[in-house]
Amino acid sequence: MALQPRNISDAGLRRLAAYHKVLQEMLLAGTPTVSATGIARVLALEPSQVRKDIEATGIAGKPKVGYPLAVLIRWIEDFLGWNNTKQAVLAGAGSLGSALLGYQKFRQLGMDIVAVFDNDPLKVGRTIHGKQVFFPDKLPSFALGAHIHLGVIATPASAAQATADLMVAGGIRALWNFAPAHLRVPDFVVVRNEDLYDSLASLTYKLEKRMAAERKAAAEVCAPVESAVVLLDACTW
Amino acid sequence: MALQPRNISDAGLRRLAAYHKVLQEMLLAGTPTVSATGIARVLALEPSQVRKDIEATGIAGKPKVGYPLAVLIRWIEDFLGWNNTKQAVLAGAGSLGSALLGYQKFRQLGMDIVAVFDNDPLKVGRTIHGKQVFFPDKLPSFALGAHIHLGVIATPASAAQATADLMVAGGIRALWNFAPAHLRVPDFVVVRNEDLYDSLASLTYKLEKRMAAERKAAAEVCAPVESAVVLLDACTW
DNA sequence: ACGGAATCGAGAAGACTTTCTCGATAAGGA
DNA sequence: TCCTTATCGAGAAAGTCTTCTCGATTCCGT
Repeated sequence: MALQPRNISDAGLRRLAAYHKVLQEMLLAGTPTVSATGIARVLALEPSQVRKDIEATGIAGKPKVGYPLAVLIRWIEDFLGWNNTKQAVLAGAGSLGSALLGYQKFRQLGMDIVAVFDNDPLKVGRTIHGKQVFFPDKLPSFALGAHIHLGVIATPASAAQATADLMVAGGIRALWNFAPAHLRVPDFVVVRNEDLYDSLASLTYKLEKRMAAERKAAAEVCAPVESAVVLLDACTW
Repeated sequence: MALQPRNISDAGLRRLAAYHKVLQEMLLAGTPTVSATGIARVLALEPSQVRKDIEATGIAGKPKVGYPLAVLIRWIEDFLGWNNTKQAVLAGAGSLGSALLGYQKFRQLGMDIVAVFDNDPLKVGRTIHGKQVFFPDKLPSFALGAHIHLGVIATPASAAQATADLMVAGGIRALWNFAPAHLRVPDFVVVRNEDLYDSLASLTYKLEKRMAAERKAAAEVCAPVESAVVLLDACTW
């Protein structure tokens, strides 16, 4: 035992979730134990990093053997709060909101969306994936009454701040924000932004850089035309 | 001028995208220039961090004034590759894939999804948001023929690796992966994972920690019952 | 024209993350 | 039983990212 709980970074938390996925596959395969080295190999990470992340959960492994698989899975779930399911409200019943409602696996991962709010009168009163849609002005009292502390925002950017305000007023303490907007909330509210436009930025940047590097490499091969005809077939464009 | 281009972190790239959003709002408001301080205030960041990020793009500002707004916007777009639109293919025409197809703004942000692939015979041949759906086996030749280098994976996890393989075979160099699976791809392929389960991990962890801290704080106030009746109204639960 | 205030640019310092290294420990085979 | 091998745990080192600091620059009001 021992292992004082350490601080863990955001990246570390995401890696733990990835480990959890890998471990469940291994469980199905019937492996009884797993080593940090084994997990690292699957995910192409450093074994010492996996060990550090697992250390953060407080579980202890055995030299030469590793960690007992079932126990480690359970430990990670407890650590991430997945065994203590939290009810959640969803704002925005558009295509993204509907898609999120369809993710039944969320419930196993600690989140259960119990109600949906949208200000489109055509949607209010209807049922999406088994959840009823309400007007947003009902949100605060509903959340307060049901002691809900988790809110998912899948509205257009223009409605995101107002929605966040409603949620905070309803006692929500954690926001999962899919709208491309920066939310201003009190310090005691946790926000996780899932802005696709921001994510796209790093991808387009890296792709552009990669392609530029490739073009440059190709040019370096083809530029000295005087040098060789044998290289021509490397430049088929 | 001057300003040698520096390395920028992934987080920095995401912040640049956030700045871009803020700047466009300011442009609509008619502001001619903007300072790093001003951006930082809106997004609750450190001014020096904003300055460092902007430095990375290579644009130079003027003391006491800041940066010319229109130029800075354009500079960020160029830096992120948003003015050089890249065609993309999408795999998976489920609810998430359809939602992604509906994001018309992607085109302004450097990505244009031109074709959809799904192995559901009921979907193949149909049109979603104006894009035709094809069988996945057509993907490699299509991508090669159209010189497409960007692929979006919105399939179930079980199909993600096979889809990635098809895309790599089709010359794709950057993958935006929404499936909860770890993809094994060659080194020259850039992958950006958008795994919602991983994201949820950090949120549930933080929420749980926050709520535990609140319970503890409440307990500390209420526990020494012998001490005071005046504190009772602080414990209204 | 001058002084004060705001801002930039860039290096230094600090904080945080990841990787390295090594002693200790447990399993399995000779 | 002993030796080899794989692994853990944890501190040290290296690396990366963020924040601090300060001189230089520019604007604006007097």
